[in-house]
Amino acid sequence: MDDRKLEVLRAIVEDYVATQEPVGSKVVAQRHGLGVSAATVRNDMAYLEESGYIHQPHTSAGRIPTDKGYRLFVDRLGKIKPLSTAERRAVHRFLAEALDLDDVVTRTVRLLSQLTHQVAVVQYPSLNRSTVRHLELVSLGPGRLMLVMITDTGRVEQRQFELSTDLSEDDILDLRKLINEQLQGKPLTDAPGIIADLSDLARPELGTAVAELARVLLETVVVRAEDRIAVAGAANLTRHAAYFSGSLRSILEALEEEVVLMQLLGRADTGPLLTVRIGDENEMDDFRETAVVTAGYGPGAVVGHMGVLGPTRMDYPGTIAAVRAVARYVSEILEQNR
Amino acid sequence: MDDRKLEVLRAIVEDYVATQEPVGSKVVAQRHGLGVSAATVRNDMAYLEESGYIHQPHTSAGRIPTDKGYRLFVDRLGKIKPLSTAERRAVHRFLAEALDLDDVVTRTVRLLSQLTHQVAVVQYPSLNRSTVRHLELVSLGPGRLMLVMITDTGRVEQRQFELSTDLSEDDILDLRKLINEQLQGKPLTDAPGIIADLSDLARPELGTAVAELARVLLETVVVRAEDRIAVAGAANLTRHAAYFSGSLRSILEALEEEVVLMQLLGRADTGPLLTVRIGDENEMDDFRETAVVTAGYGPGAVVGHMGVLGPTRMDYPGTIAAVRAVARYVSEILEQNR
DNA sequence: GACTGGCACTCTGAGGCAGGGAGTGCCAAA
DNA sequence: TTTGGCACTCCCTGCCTCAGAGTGCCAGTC
Repeated sequence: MDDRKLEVLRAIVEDYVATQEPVGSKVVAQRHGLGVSAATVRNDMAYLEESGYIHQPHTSAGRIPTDKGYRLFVDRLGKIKPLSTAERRAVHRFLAEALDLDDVVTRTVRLLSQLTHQVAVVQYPSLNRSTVRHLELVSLGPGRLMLVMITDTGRVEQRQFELSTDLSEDDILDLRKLINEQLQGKPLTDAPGIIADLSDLARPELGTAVAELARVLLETVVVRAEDRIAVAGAANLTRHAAYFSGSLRSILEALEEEVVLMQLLGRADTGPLLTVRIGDENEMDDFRETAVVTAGYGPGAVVGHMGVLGPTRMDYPGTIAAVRAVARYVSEILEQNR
Repeated sequence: MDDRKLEVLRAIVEDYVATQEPVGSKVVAQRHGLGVSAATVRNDMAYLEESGYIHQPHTSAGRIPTDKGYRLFVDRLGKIKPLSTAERRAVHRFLAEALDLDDVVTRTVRLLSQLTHQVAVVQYPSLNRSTVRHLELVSLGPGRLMLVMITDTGRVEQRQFELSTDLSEDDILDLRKLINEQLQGKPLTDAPGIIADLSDLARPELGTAVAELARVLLETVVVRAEDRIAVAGAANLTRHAAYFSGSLRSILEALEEEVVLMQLLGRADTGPLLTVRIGDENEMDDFRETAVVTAGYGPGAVVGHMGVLGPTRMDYPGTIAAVRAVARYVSEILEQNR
């Protein structure tokens, strides 16, 4: 394909994203300094349409990029515009103030949505990719205990439960020592196996207590490990209410479903690299009209993903720059806190 | 005011809520068994309009209730329809499965939004009305500690921090004992004063550590006591997109602001009773077109509020019944867990 | 005095129609 | 290969009309 044809496609994408209206040949020829006439542009447009990069809502309208068109734009045409220094500084300042992991996540998600004027989604560091830093058993009264688990990413899970037998302070300390010895430093994915063997290692008279504790541990580690996700900026969707026609509702509904969001943030196997999924590339029906820009983050290895969701007609270069910058900086923070 | 006029108002409210369209005299006369002609209804309508209970979008349209009309309806006309036994059973089953406080709140907010098909808002038990049940200090490594606070309502706050000096295990146990002795059973509102006096009570060589711990405690108790709030069902707002005209966006934005939500759930002084705020009765501009139904909940005393938000043309009897039932049941659960 | 049927009036919303405008495809010429 | 010109298509807007819904008011009835 011709260089100029690519330029025409870029012009169409940029203009359409800016104006939200179909782009005609005249505008492309005049405003984008191609140095050719509108008629020439029309020929190129005919070719681009033939090849499936753009399409016409109706005969006498301008052109709109297709998903395939955006894809080409993202892959080959968009020049990433780095954040302004002011923005960069604001990001740093805002995130540096975070007190702990919860705070980092909350701030990150707000920041992303404000920076991009879209919906932002941030996954808490996944338990499946964390290791146990510390386990704590706290006695809350006769027969009532609290289990606290802290991971190397700073995530804290806690759970209260009842024991059928009443344990002495010393017994509790014993148990605490036991589970820490067995689990500390271990990846959470190995935990279920270790937990299953716990009863063999404890003093026999603690048998039932250990069994009950094991069940709670397992629930905490596996059942509740469903990954938590924070969302912000849902209101930004209304700016595109016309575009989303009827699907606005189902998108909002989907944004309240952890499972859907997890799927959206991407298959777990993607690395720290930035991913853009446009329109039909999203497998879920509700997101056929949206684009999702995601990036992994984490200290060294990826422990979670974050991303931004918007209409396919979004400012890709700007969004990509924002997501990348924020993901990098959050990774740095986690590195420092390790 | 005439009994029949009140019946006419009730008919208009019920019909308008059901059909979302202005209600004419003919429909009122025929469908609501008043036993009078449309002309008579028209006279009553003229009176109701004169008095400000209903109004006409334009000359040749039917009538719509005003905020004042809804208010009268809620105060004197609406017959609360209790939940069906099936619904009641579903509420109990769903909430009984909750594992801990977080789970109770999450489930409650989902339940409310599903039951009412509106936006639901639930405040976590307010720290300001809780007492300290237990404080725990956990050593996470040299100089690094975690503070965990558990309140009588089951709420758990946790915070990691660094100490400039490195403490021995025994020192930590001492500190833990100290803060528990001083704070256990005390209402959190008294905590700041007690914390200020902590340094006088500790061994002198722990001086700086205590000071640092006191600062963290204070932050946890006061600064972070901003009350947490859970929201669900925002998607339901889109069903009324036409009604909310332009304000949908600002409502969605407001729903992400803790401060606004707190204000919405009501001045802290309201008791366990149910409150309905309609249209202009909400002091915030963004909510001039919405109605809010809230109730306090808690074991004995009120520790928090929950509520439902929707367009002023909502099914008040149904919503009121749902909020009341859920609030009562959540209170029971908290009572049991105390 | 309260209610009712009748009637003229008002306003909305849908449907049909014409005209301007934007944009295209194609063709012949440079 | 590019370009100017031209006929064509389709949308959008404004305008008009008309049916329908609902009202207010009046005069008559119980």
